[in-house]
Amino acid sequence: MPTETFFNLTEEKRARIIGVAVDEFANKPYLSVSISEIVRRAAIAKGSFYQYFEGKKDLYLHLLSLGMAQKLALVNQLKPSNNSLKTFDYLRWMIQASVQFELQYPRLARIAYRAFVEEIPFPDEATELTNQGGAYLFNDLIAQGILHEDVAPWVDTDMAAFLLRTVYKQFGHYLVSRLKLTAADISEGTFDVFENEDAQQLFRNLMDLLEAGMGRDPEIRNHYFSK
Amino acid sequence: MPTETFFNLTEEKRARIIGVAVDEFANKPYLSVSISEIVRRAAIAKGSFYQYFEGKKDLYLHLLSLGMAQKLALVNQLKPSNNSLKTFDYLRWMIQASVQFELQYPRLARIAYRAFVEEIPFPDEATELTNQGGAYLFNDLIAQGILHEDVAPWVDTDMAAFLLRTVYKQFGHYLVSRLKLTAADISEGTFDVFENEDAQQLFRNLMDLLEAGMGRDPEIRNHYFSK
Amino acid sequence: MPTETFFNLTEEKRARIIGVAVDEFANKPYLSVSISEIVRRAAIAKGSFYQYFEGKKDLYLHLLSLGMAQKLALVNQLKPSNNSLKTFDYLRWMIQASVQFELQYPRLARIAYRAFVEEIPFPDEATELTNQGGAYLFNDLIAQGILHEDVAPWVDTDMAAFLLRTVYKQFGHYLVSRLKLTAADISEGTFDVFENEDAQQLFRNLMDLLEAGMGRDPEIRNHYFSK
Amino acid sequence: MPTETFFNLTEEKRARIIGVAVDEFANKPYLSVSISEIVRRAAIAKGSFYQYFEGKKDLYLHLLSLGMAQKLALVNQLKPSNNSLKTFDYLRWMIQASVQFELQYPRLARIAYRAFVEEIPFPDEATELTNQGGAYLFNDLIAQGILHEDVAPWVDTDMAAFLLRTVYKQFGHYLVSRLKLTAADISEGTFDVFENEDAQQLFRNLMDLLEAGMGRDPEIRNHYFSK
DNA sequence: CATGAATGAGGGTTCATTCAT
DNA sequence: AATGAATGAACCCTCATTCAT
Repeated sequence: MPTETFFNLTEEKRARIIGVAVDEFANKPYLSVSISEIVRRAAIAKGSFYQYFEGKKDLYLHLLSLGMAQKLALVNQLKPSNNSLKTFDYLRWMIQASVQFELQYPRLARIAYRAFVEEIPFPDEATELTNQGGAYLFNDLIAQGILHEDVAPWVDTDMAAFLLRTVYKQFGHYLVSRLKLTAADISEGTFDVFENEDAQQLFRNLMDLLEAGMGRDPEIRNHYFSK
Repeated sequence: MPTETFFNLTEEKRARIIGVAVDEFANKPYLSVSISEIVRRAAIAKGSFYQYFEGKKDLYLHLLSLGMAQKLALVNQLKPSNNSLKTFDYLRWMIQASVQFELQYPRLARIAYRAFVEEIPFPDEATELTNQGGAYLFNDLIAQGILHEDVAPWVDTDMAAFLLRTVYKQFGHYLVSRLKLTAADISEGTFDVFENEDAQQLFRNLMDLLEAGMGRDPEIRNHYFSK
Repeated sequence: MPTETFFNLTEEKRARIIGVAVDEFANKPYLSVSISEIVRRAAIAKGSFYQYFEGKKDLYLHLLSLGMAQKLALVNQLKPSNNSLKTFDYLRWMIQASVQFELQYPRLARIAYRAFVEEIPFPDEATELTNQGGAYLFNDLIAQGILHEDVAPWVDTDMAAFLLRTVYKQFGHYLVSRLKLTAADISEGTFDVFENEDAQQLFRNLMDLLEAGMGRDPEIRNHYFSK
Repeated sequence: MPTETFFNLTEEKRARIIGVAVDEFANKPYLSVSISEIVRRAAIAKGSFYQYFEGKKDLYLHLLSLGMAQKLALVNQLKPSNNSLKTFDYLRWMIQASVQFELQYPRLARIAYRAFVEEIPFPDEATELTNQGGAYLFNDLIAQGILHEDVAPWVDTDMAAFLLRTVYKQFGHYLVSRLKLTAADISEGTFDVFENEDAQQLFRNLMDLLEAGMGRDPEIRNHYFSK
């Protein structure tokens, strides 16, 4: 946790430091990130840094939790008014929201992604934080889905949750390369997965696949096999 | 490539060095692995190490290729006699073999996995080696599956390949935690995914899900919906 | 270029470091000079050194430019008020000033000399600096001398420049051994080539030789042959 | 001194080792030359090397003395039958012979040159050897020249000897760059300073300059000033 | 609260030389 | 006599962290 001193800083200075740190941790492996470089770019004294944070790890975990908070904020903002979505609609929305986060805050997302694939000297503490990103929900979601008769009962809940969790964490990456999105596309913040037709088609295809695979009465069968 | 000197060493010494190195690279990011630590644990002189390998990178790439060779050997050994498997049978076999490798050589598998997700100072050379792991096959497999009318034509080939690739890379991890396999279970090398009933059930469930999701005429429908 | 940090050091500390470094580079080839030895003798931490300089090369080039600056300062201080010297008077003055520099700052001179003859990992950067030493002027000087009818027209400009350059670079060395100057004589800084009678006689003899060899109407002929 | 063992080797092997060593020491500073590289290129065992030579320094000094011997041999071979040359004719011949050596055995010459400019951890031992190259003769030559009334009596013997020594050591280098001789020109061994017209003209110009500078009754004056 | 110089353990790598076979 | 594996001190350099001002 950053020190009290840090939170007493002016908004501008705090933002400058965090901005630089985010940039560094998003673009280099944890071990390659240099505190010296951060303080240089942020134009603060070396000593000051250690008055704001306990050290490198403290800063890093702070960024991670900032990212999670940002994600939560975005998710809540995007949450459809109708709370009672069907399982697969909810799932689709979750994945889309997650991808939207990745496109809207690519650097924070990259930091979280890095934490996920554990190139870090303290994987456990990092995982604890990133799981707040929502990935832990999938078990419940599927269990509920079975109860509500949306999900086929023969599906192994935990295994399906693993599958969804994995897709959830990696689909953003895939989308970027699949749609050949450039850094420019993303950084402008103009790309909106909910609007872009190519993205929507991919989501539809993904969800059809998942629903056909796990759903009790998948729409896709009606669409396709009835013909 | 290790030097001739290295290959002239006694079997015992070579194994000791490789063993220590595998252990280090399996448990730490590339940048964290210390040559000093390796030579200390392997009880050889610093200078000797550099008579065996060109440097850290050389050692690392050697371990990677060892892993790939080991995987290939295992895969060839496990390959079913019947060469003309159906798409989903082949897929199931591939995933099982890959998981078997992960359980039988968990440290080599971890090194390969790291190479895939980690940021390494020489990504191209690492990727070249890990591509021999087979993950690039999925696009072809699905395309063929559609032609052979095993896979439903509405499936987006590339997206489905992404899904399979992801599962392929991570399922081993999941299996270990799901079946609560201990280091002992694994290191003894006694665990065989093709024999273990719990593992087989999970594979069945996974494949049912995938086949129901992507297949043209999924068996699962007969099993389940006909009832 | 040394870092800002270095220039913020106390005069004493900076002088101590530079002093040690000058001593090392004056007495050993570039490759033999050890940063470890320098920091040990200067009683600073290894890490501190790298806060002051980018590395060994940076330190070395700094010393080189210090030497050139020192030489320029001395030369300007010694420059005769009468700007329009004849060719051979100018030449004599140049050589004397250069030798004076060598006697007054023998270690800096040695570093520059080494840069000239030694094989250094970055020859271009070193040459760029040492060229400020003035050795490149000889071609012009002789060409001008021919135009002004001081130098005989049959003299090959480039060859003569080579000769002068060589003498210019080595005469200081020779003077020291010829006059049996001790380290004490030199380090006290009391020796002045412009004052010392033995030195003046040698310079006269050298210049007579050169002027008789290259001059159009050499004085020496009048002095000597007329008798 | 190389060991007896070394001299018991077959001609071929000895030549191979020396050839490689010459190549290495000619092209790299002493400190950069690696024994490992030499034994690799010469295809001998590391241990063998230390049975032939006491170490790096021993090998190096051996090469230096080989070079001096070679130079002496060439000089004796080139020596004109008429032993009673005039001073400046003898001088010219010496310099030409020295340059010819440099062109005929460029690698040996480079090794000697390096020793001269002292990039070496033991300059004294090296200088002792290189002085056998003939440079010590100049004092006598000029003293004799004065006695024979070839050299002007006002010339400072020692200073003039310094001048000639310096030219003698460096003129080869200069000639190569002046005539833009390529490595090919030299290595073919076809270039002969006694035959090449450009070279002869430069020698003539140099000698005219020296003779006009030091001579008692220089030819050049007759050539030129009489006009 | 801010500063930035100081620290020193540790990083990967090179090398001439030794010594057991 | 020949071999080549073993050695370990020394190389340059990086870094997160501390601490006096």
